[in-house]
Amino acid sequence: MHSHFVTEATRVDATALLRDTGLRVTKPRTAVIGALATTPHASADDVFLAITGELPGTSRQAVYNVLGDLADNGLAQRIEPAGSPVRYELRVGDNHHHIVCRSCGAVADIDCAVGHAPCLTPHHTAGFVVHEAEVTYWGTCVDCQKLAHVPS
Amino acid sequence: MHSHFVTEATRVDATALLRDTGLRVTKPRTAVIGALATTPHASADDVFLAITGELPGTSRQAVYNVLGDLADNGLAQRIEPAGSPVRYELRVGDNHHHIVCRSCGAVADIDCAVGHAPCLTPHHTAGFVVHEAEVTYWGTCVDCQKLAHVPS
DNA sequence: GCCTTTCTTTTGACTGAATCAAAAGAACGC
DNA sequence: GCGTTCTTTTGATTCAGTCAAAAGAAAGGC
Repeated sequence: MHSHFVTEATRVDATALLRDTGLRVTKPRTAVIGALATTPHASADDVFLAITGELPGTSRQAVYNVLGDLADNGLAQRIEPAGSPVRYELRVGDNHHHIVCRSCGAVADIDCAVGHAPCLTPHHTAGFVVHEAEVTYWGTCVDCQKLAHVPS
Repeated sequence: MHSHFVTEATRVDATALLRDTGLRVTKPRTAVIGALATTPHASADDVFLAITGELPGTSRQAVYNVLGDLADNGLAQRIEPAGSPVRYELRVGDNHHHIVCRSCGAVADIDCAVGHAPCLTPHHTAGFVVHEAEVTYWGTCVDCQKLAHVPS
């Protein structure tokens, strides 16, 4: 079946990624990477729920550990929109942004066409050394738009 | 004394603000507004500590209530940088941004010279209706720069 | 000025998300 | 295969914030 190949490919990928980074290849780690590959912007709990089928008995703490390790080693990126638990995605280093739904917290990617917007290199920085500029869009997702049009 | 006049002015200001918004004028509310006036970007706990001198016996819950009421009525703005508790400021509706210190979490204001940066009106929005674009800068504050230059 | 209604505040229990620490278990290198 | 080192499990703990009920204070009417 097709999904088998996808899973296999993801697993091999995960193994290579981990090994190249110097992290040991373990079942929780490949499972978490697999979960993030199929569900971007997942929270620790989302990941935990996603892998309990494949790898029952995995602890929540392991998921927190793995996600932290992935993020600390540049394999995953932390997304922390206001009011949400921390979310993770495998897309790293490509300077894309996120749009977050005010109603349900759903997150989607937004590719930034402009390399550097003028607004993103401020002049008065209060003495700070600026490392990074982060853009977050807030709005309403498709599902919540529909819900708003059909009031109970 | 001069500080008396400042305090008085702030108090009167707070009273007018609250009354105009239809909120009852209470001691916790004027005290919280005063604290935010002198300490922008304060967390609920910062505010609580700031007003215990002036108004001992005030509960943490009251501070949460007041800050929530102020934010919900447009008198204050919530700031929620990743990894920080929620912070509040009285500056509202002037579209300025924030720079956050990666080491200590300090927050400073950054005025946005450009009204609308090109990057801030994305084209592919994944079906979302976009309401708002938020820019957060990440860097190192003056104090943490000094600390980095004097390693123990 | 007092009384009533309604809004605020207090008190204290409780939740969700995440972290800490120690012991048990699994990967990797030889 | 063996031993070292890194991971995972287990379970307690923290932090920030919310919930709910009872007590208290503001604003409006008389």
